[in-house]
Amino acid sequence: MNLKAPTDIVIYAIEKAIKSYRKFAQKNIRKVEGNITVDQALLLILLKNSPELSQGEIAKILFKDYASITRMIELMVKKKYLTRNESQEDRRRKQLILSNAGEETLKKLFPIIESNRNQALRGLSTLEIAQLDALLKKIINNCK
Amino acid sequence: MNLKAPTDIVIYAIEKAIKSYRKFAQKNIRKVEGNITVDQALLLILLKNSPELSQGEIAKILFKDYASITRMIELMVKKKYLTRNESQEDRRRKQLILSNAGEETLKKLFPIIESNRNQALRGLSTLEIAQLDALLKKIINNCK
DNA sequence: TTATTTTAATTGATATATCAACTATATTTA
DNA sequence: TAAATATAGTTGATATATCAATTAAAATAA
Repeated sequence: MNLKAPTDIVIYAIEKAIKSYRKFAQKNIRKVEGNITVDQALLLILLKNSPELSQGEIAKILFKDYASITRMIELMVKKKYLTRNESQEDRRRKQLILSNAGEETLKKLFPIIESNRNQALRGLSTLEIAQLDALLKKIINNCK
Repeated sequence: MNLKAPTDIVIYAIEKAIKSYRKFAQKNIRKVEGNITVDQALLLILLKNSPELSQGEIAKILFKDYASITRMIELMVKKKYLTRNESQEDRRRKQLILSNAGEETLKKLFPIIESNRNQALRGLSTLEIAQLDALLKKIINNCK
């Protein structure tokens, strides 16, 4: 019966790092846009960069399942960040389009998100970031 | 408008690593104990190691808030892993006690959890794990 | 000792996570 | 082409996350 306490393993540090970052990011986002979550902001960025993404593709990228994405997008449509229409080519798909409000929000959020990322990585060299990335990718691979 | 896509930053890799690990761990846990989550298993381990933990302390360790812990523990009491009594010394506190079923479950889970952790870190040297931990702690500190 | 403030936990409301079942359309196969 | 299968998304049920408000007890201050 000598299993390490959860807090003693590096996996715990991984979890703590991402939760700390998300709290920090959410706090800063709230200062400029009261009612949007980190994931909703990420979704806006994704759509800006790749307007043709399907809900399923978004789900994979954000590590969520279809059901969560459906409801998240419903809310974002209700909050006027997006519109959702049937796709012409494939009527199973929905086309998501950033509204003007969505674009405006994104403009406000850009500097915040950039600053969040920079602050989170403050003091880490390019090499260290690359090492971190490589180690994490090993873990990701091990968990397949 | 040159914000990096969410997938291009190391923070994304952190998130992916922990989510991958959790899915992997959950899948393996389900093989021996159908109806328990990773967090519930962590809570059993915590209580085994430190029987006097309060709900608030557990919440901090597991990165959850009081409300989540209250409901999580309610469920675990209902599922007979735990009992919950008023504490004698401080009647605001609840004393959580592992039931026999909780202990048995823990015994079944020990080897799985250990193997999950080992597999996740397979191929990483002790030094690399220490480096990973140090880098993550920097990020955690930056996000305060 | 009474009043004030803290602390521990619960409850309510709303959003998200997860799993299963389901609908509608598209694609593949026989 | 008809039938079978796969894909995209929705819905329902239940658990968890988050925030705010609340209760009860304990600790502190007046």
